[in-house]
Amino acid sequence: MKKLELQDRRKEQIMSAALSVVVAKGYDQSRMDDIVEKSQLSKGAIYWYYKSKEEVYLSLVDYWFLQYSSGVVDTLQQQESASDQLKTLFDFFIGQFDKNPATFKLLVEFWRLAGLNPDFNAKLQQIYSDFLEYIIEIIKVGVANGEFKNVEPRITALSILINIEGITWFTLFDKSGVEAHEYIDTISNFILNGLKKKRKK
Amino acid sequence: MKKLELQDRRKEQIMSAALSVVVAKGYDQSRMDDIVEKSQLSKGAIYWYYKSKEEVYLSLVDYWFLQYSSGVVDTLQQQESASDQLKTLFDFFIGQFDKNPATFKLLVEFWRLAGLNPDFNAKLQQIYSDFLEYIIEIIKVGVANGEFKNVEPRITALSILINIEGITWFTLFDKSGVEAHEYIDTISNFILNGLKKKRKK
DNA sequence: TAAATTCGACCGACCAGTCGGTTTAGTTTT
DNA sequence: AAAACTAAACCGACTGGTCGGTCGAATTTA
Repeated sequence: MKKLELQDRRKEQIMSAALSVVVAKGYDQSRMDDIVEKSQLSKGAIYWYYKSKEEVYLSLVDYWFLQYSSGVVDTLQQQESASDQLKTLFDFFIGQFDKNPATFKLLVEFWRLAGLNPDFNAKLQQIYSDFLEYIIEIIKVGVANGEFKNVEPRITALSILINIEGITWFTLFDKSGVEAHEYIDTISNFILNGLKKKRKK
Repeated sequence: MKKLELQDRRKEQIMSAALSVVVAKGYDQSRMDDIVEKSQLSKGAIYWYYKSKEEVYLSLVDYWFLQYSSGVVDTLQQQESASDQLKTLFDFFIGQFDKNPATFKLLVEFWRLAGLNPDFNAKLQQIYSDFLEYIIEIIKVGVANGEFKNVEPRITALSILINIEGITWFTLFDKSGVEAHEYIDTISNFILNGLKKKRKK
């Protein structure tokens, strides 16, 4: 349908504009007129598709998440062992960070919004719950097939999640003298070595 | 001096008001009039001590950091080994989190501000650089005295720092099904075990 | 088939309210 | 007599959202 294509294209225009605006100025300091300018649409058009500023940015969470993590599942399924899947998980997000650090910068804004606004909180909580369950499953498999020690899957999965999110750090703290991939290499080794059963010599 | 005492008390009033306001509403949505109300002072008084909203919140970073981390150094110096110091470091911040989660919630706001505003960025970068160097020293000692493997101190220290900051997570995502101290126990074990040289059996 | 009508998509001037910050005029504390 | 305030009116730049109106393609009517 031509009609749907147009609507999708418009929404894409608006989302992509909103994303660049919010990365540059943050939610509160981002103006609807900024989106008007960036999107090459009129204010009326924005309000034709979204009923408020909040709705624009709530939708942006979905849009962002799609950009941020679409493809993980496919990528991971190519891996054999659970530890390879976890390793690939870390690599995937480092790749995302290299490709587009702005995506991680948005994370901070969303975290904060989640701490302030129940609608954002609910949305992010849902996204992260799903993601967490997914990691939990990987770990459970690893434990079941004897690859991993008998760890508590939920806590371990959350540790992994938090360390992936920690990549955000590198969008802010550029004087640390450490590269994001060095950090991920180090911490993923700590975690993976802690998880894996030792081969007997 | 009585005079200085009064001024300090006033600033304390203002800082403590600003802190509670910004935790509840975030920087942009916090109003100077909110601080007026919470501090039980007049608007004139606020502007007597601080020349702008930004200056209030820039000072709040120092105030917050003092509350957040004063006492670490003393606490750590009671520990003998480097690994005990690191363990104590994790425990210290979990303690801070239990005592006052709001302090961690502020972190998110400051991170974000640092990503948007150069003044905040410089201030936080300084604080974290100092803190990072401090952890690096601990690790260097551990490596030098044979307690730790020959790891890269800076990267390892940053990993520790990021995981401490990860506690913030628990102020936002209460549905993870994991407690902050369980997370810290797990991740600090991963890191410490990864760091320590294995005793030969 | 030409005219009339409908309708989704869109425009942008405008308005009502907001909020840092200032000012003024006076009061209390040191 | 400074310094350290209070109370409250006020300024003006700014902003989310609205609303009357436009436009072009499709559909209906004459």
